[in-house]
Amino acid sequence: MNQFEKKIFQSTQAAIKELFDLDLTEADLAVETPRDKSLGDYAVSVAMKLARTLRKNPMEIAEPVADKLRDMVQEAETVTVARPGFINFKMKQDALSSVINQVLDAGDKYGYNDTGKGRKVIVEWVSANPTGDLHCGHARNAAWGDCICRLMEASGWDVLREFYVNDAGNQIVMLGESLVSRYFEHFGKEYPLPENGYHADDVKQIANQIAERDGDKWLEADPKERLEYFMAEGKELELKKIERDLNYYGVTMQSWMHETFFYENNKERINACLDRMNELGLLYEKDGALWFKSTDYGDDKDRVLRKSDGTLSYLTPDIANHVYKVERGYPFLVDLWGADHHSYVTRMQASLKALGYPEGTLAVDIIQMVRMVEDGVEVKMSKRTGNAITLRELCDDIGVDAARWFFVSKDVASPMDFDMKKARTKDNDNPVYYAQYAHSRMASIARNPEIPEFRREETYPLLTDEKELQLLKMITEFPSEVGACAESRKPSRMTEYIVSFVKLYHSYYNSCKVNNPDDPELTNQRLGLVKAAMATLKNALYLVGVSAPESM
RNA sequence: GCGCCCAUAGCUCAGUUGGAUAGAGCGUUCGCCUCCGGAGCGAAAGGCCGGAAGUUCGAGUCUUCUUGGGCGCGCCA
Repeated sequence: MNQFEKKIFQSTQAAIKELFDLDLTEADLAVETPRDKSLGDYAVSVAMKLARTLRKNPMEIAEPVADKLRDMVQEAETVTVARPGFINFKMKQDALSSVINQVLDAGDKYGYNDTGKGRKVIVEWVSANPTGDLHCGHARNAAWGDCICRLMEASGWDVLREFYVNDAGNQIVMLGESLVSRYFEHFGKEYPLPENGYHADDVKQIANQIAERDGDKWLEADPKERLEYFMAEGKELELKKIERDLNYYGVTMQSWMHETFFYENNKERINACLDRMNELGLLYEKDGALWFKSTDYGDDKDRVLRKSDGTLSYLTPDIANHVYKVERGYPFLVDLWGADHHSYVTRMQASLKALGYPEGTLAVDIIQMVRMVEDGVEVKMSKRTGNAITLRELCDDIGVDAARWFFVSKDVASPMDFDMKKARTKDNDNPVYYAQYAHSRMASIARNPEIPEFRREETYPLLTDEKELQLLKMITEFPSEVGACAESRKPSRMTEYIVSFVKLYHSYYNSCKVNNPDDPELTNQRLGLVKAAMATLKNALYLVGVSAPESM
């Protein structure tokens, strides 16, 4: 809630208490915005909600409440009642324009809010296997998750960005084998490339890298030792590449949690979990394997934790991973997984529930699949490498800003066709440039030598144009919008805000000139508005991971 | 067969957690530079929200059924 919504909420709450002796919470009494702007800036619909309990016509309830509110909400110019029972508030100009100085004071921090209340959260995302380059599917996950982190951080959450490295499974063995094969190939020798190995070009490059660095000494080495070495080296080099590509994409991880970490010290963390589960009677043996009775916690079948060959299933160290997150002092966990792993959600949550962690400890957001499309036809392979299009290729092709914008602006709940041709065009088919262009125009005014330097004022009473009032209102709503985006973990809502904000600004730009040499006072106040709008837009673009150019 | 997700304008998508006449961009049609950046602005046409029933003052939003699509259903990771 912004300052006006808060005031309206509290006043209405008090008025209802006084008139009807009813205690209303935020849930009962949402402050809304009227669809038609001419009705007012804000609205409450309590009268309709109370109609049944009070056995009265909504209009009869609204009238006396509105009478009280007229005195209580001094920031409102008018408080009116409209059928079927809405109470509408139109704010005073000086109340709206006071936001300018608030923005100027907050600067880069404008939009920051305390809805997170300092709570701690670990967001785990991307978490690609370290066996190859990040591709376009990861790009959607990476952009979305990064924006969630930015939004939550701006909303007062204490966020830790974590990447879970799946380095304990068979795929790392395959990576090692594939590298050995390519290493031999480098020296003109034969070594079988495994059937399920990694045949892509990037694996070959890593093998060559090792060959050039270490020479041919591994050709004659002990096969077991050699494989160990190539597995470890391969993983490290793949991870470095992943980190480099993520950074290029504007994503920075703060923590890399390795699956193998949980195998260290005789699997002490894993065993601790298994012991706890055993004590709670959640486990049983069958067919030589150890099972978790996950069906007791909503799963559709029980899950194997230790296979009959004695090795652990993927789930087991991952339970330890999630428990460890909580033990490190993070009571709230967010994971972002691809749609192909959605069935895993239930068993992970069942595990935490069974171990006694409160419901809602782990939130899993599922990212639906991405199809790369060009001219309406799916592009499965990159022309260059013959493999899936990589994140890096995508960024080189269409630019980081455009890539991130496209991924973030669409809700991840639906599968997505990413049209590369559209993303590539730098015309108005592409909303990124529409938004960035607005920022450039603002910057251009801010540096216009014909306009005298901005002088901060106590009030800005000359900003009375309808579009100016709307801009002020949107700027006022920015912090609560950030909070709402963080709460719902939907960055796409922020791109929606940005688009409507810059649309309003472009429209304003076209109808009102800032520079009025014959009216220096109006010029200065409009300049203040532009500066506030510019700071707001810059911060909004930052939150979706897109740059705010001063010129383009 | 079972489970999760999705379906809104010709196309791509929003829809403030159940509110007022369902919005935007693209595309189409018509206008706007003697004026701070035309990568811009203004206007028009285009919908009954896949279908059916229900819940209530009120449903694109919630429930059930149904149709179509995506993704899963391993002692893989």
